[in-house]
Amino acid sequence: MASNAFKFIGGFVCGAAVSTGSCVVALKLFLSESHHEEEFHEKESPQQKIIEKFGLPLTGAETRFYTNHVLSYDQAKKTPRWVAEHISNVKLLGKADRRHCKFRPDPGIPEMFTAHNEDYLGSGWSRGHMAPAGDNKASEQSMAETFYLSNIVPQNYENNAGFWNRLEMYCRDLTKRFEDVWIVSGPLVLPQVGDDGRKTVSYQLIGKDEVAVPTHLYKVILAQKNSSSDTLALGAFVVPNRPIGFDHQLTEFQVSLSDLERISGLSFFPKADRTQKNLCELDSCRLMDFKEFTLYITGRKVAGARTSVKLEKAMAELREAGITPDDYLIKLYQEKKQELLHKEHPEGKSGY
DNA sequence: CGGTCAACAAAG
DNA sequence: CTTTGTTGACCG
Repeated sequence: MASNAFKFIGGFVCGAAVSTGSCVVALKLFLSESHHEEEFHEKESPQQKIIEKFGLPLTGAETRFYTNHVLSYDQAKKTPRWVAEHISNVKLLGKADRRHCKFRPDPGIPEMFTAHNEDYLGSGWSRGHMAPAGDNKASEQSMAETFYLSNIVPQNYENNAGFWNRLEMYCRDLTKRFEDVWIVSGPLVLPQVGDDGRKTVSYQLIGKDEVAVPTHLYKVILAQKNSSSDTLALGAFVVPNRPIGFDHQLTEFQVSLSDLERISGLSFFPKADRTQKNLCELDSCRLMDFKEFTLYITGRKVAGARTSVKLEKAMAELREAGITPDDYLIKLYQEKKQELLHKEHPEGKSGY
């Protein structure tokens, strides 16, 4: 029967209906590795075979492959457990545009286990990407897939647009100094210690689907200088799911990889040798400060301005913040100004 | 008329 | 870059 065929394939799932190519590659990899996690077991005697007569529980935690990210889903929490991605200098180039993307349930997740936009809207929590849209400028397809709710967790808005955003920017900046960067991100629900010293895990559920709100988010960054040198830099971070201001450094949230593995129950980069350098010693781990961040945001607003009114508003905001535009922004502004001038006052305007 | 959705404005 | 919320068109 078909169920036997599926049982054989077992361990993983093709993410979207598209990009079956990557799934084929994944299938070969899977079949070549007989030692898949959770597959090993004692030699089963005919007596014990009866145990699985009606099948064993399914978790839905299989590894799911998408165009440019990979994840394991938590069917109870309606969020990913982890999301893995690889970025490089060339991968970050491209014109894929968020405005063509929509948050939506992952078509690959069974209806009864998926989150919906209604769970998030008006909940007080924003939809936070784990694999960021900004890491997928190279492909409309891969960017669209990061908007599947299987890649999203309920995240404090200010954290999402602020500190976490700057952390993601730092990761992209790393590709200037490291040829390859691998990133694993995900949610955590960490225990609180009561007055009596007892630990309790407590977390909010939002919407009809009861999506779990994480207390923290983690990110593990593995960076390789170049393919000829095998020195790896690794950094692991646990960030509270609340506003984090510019008065905090990224290094305040750095943890040892083994500590993160202990609290998350996950083993990261199991095939990498365990003698990595500390990312924050080999590199800076310095996020953009307020001025740098505001300049960058203004640059994005200037580049995306549809009208000269919006363009001037973006520059006025910057002035109000007491920041003087740098050369790059001035150039960007001038070019956009000319572009909009031609668009709003076409010289070939025909009279009647 | 109520529901959905793309486009736009606003905000960190 | 990261989002939410409003509006107005469209449709059964």
